[in-house]
Amino acid sequence: MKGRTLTELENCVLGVVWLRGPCTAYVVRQEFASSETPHWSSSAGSIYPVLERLQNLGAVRSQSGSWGQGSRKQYQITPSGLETLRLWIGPPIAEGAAAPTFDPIRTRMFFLEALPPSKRIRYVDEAIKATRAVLDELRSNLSRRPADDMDALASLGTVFQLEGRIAWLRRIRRAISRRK
Amino acid sequence: MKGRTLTELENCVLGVVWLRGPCTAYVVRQEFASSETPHWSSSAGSIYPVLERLQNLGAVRSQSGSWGQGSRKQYQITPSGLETLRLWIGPPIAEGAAAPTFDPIRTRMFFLEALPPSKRIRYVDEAIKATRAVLDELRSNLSRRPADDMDALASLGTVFQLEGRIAWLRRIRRAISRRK
DNA sequence: ACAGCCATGTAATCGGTTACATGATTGG
DNA sequence: CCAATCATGTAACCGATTACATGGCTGT
Repeated sequence: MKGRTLTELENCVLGVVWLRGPCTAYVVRQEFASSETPHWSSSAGSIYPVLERLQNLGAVRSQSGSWGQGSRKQYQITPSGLETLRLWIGPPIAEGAAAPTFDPIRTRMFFLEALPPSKRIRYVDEAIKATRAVLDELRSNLSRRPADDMDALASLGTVFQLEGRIAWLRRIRRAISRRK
Repeated sequence: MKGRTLTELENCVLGVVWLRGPCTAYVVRQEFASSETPHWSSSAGSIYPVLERLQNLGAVRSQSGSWGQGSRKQYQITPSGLETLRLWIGPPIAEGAAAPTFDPIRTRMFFLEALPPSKRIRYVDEAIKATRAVLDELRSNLSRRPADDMDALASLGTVFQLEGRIAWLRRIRRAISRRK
């Protein structure tokens, strides 16, 4: 497959086609909609154009299956698309992929002292509580799935991420309550 | 301050002006450039327009100090800007802020089995290695700073995040080497 | 038959970045 | 004085999202 390097989103869509294909664009959308992170939109405007581009680049191809009156494109990955996917995954690990990633709570934490002192601990406590709520839900979702397939193992990353955040928040809590 | 809600970037810039102000746009850029995450660009095109918008919205104001022949705008946060900043931080925690966040390595992990079996463990090992490299550097940077100011405490979040990632990767390593 | 959902697509917009342009300052 | 760097800005672009448009299918 010749052409430019794909974006993260494009590669991710390509991966979903590899995982679920042959499948329709709608199935890809559902996959994004059921993602644990809100990072990418699962809206039509996000997914359909990406699949079109992937097809133009030769990374996927489609055949129209009939569906009642209308018809639906079933996408599947091509050999060169698989090659592209493999190069994207690595090894080697992509430049910058190992760096710490954005976390809105961490971003806010830099400015915690902009809050009146009385609200600072409350903020940290609420952050812990909110994170734990998400974490509990993640865990209960995961427990209702086979534990050792790749999908579950990958999803587990979110659990570890949030556990890390909670440990960090607790440490902050200690530090600022001691300080005062 | 009336008007639309600010974006994450805008609020973050506002926070930096609160933290470092009165300061120039260039100082804000440096602050972004020294960030642990590559999430936002520190380029001129990213920062200058944001400050201009913040000023139009009344969240910051500027006065031109002289600098040699030319002049530089010194930005500082306004009372209503501080109000805006506080509302952004919370409490309450913003909707969705507690959710798991995007991680490029986790994204790739969903498609690990697209790699030939021989490369799977190698991929995980390299991910661990790359993450540990970043982690070591973060820790050494942090150790050269006062340990208990808010900036250091917030930065510590990146360390916990990467520790979480490594624990998760080790678990994956175990699972897939057992499976084979 | 009609309401509501499933499914596919497109156009306008938006937030942010890249690349470019400009001038002033500092160091050798 | 010249090169390198500091500092401020702008214009074009780009990836992705929102909002809209369309039509088929399904259940009552």
